[in-house]
Amino acid sequence: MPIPIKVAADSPEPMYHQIEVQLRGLIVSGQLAEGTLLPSIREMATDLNCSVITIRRVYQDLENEGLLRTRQGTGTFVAAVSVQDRQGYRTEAVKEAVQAAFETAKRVQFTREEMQQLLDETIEEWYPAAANPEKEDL
Amino acid sequence: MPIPIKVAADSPEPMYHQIEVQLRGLIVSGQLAEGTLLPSIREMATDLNCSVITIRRVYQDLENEGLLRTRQGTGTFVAAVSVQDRQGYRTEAVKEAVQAAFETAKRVQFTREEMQQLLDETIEEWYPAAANPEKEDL
Amino acid sequence: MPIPIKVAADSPEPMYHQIEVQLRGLIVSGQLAEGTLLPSIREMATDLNCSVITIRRVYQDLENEGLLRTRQGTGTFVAAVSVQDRQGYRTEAVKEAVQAAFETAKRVQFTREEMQQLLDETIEEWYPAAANPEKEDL
Amino acid sequence: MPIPIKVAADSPEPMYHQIEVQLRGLIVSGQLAEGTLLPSIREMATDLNCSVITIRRVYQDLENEGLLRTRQGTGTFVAAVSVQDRQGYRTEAVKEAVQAAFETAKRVQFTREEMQQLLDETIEEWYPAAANPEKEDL
DNA sequence: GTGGTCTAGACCACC
DNA sequence: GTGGTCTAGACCACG
Repeated sequence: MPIPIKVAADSPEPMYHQIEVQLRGLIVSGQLAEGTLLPSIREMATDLNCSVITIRRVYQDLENEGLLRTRQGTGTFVAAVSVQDRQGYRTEAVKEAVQAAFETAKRVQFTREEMQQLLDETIEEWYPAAANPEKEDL
Repeated sequence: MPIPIKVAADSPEPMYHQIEVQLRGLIVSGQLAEGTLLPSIREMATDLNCSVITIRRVYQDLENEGLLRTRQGTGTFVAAVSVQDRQGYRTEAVKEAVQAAFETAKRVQFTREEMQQLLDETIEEWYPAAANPEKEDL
Repeated sequence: MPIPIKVAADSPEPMYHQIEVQLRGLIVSGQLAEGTLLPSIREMATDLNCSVITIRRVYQDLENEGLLRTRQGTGTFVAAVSVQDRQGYRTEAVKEAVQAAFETAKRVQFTREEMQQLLDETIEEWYPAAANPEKEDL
Repeated sequence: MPIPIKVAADSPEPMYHQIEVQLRGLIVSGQLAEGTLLPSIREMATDLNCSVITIRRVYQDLENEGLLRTRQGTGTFVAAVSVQDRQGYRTEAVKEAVQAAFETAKRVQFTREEMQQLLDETIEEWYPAAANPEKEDL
């Protein structure tokens, strides 16, 4: 599995955006190392079952962000990103999503207890059971 | 301040959606009680500085969801919603946002510890530590 | 003449780039004031005799630069740009071109005198005769 | 240092073009005298860390312009160029670049004064003030 | 082979 | 009406 990216063609979220988010994640988390040659736009388009235009847009957007570097006739590479920037990207994305969740919670007047419980449950679900699954709320 | 809703005209999020989310929150959290008469479409449009078409769409969408009821010539009211539905709405929205946050975290390979710490910080920020956790519902 | 932009279809320079450069110039020089509504992408495409895709790209690139602001269903506007940024854009573009000219001159070993004379001639050509066209070289 | 040419692999400008411009400059300015034997394609490619195809193209383009001559099995030489042509090449390139700079200046509505000052500064920077302007030709 | 540009046309979302 | 996305396919430039 060359590039582990999945797109939901029926999602309201634009394909190009789904791909960008995932590719960005692979890069800033270091799963795609600096200098890695990405699949050609045509290859990627075939893999993900979409138009080359869509992939081109993805690559170009990420190049504009400084995460990719592309050379005509050669291919598209993962750019050199400072460790600092890399960390920035990583945490920024997660923080944003977490803030959004709390906004929603406040909007429907979730109490601290309700939110705490929901988060505890969810973290257990996504990062299953440490050896000693101690509750550390309050 | 009749209806506490704010729209950001320069946000990429469509106006109608910003308004819907907030209005839905006011209803399912009980801040707008059943039977409450909402401002007329024109009034609302003026208040929020947007087109009547936009408000019309909001009212209609929420009516389709069963949260509003329109009486010809009289106005638009908050519909009767079962306590059960109310709770469903509330938690569903928050759960969705929380799931999204965890997806993002996984994508950039946040560890359980990183996520736990971020959540702890954020809950402290949004629900400032009360020495003895009091319910602030309703 | 709504928007004074010209494209040379036979130039090796991509159309989208020709348009971007000119539109950017109109904005940063203040000829298109902040808040101005630009022609719709379809209108512009017809005017300039190119595809809507090409115009869309132009508008989007300039939006990414912060020079335009677009709202779906409404149109594309000249964004608020700080006077500072505006000046930055203006001089940067010219400086770049001037530097390029001097690089070329150095490359073919133009002497200072040759260059000085060429510049004097050219400035006279582009900014014709002040009342007392005094030579101020040396 | 056999041939003083530098290529920026990460520049948007195609390698072949970077090389052509510099090589052309070396020839028309007389830094590479008529009859000089250029490095072989393979050697040049190794030196500049690029493909032989790229160098092949460069040599061929310049041969088409009449600046180089290739002798089967012998190598590539700097061709005989009339003094007149030489001068033509030299000034043409610089004039073009200068025109481009003025176009940019006009586009952002630089005043004559702004342009004059920028040029004065830049010439001072590239041709640092000699008390008595000496020719540094050849 | 690679990426870069452009077309014509379609469908959707928004106002 | 507006902009936003996507397609299928073409042609060019680069290595």
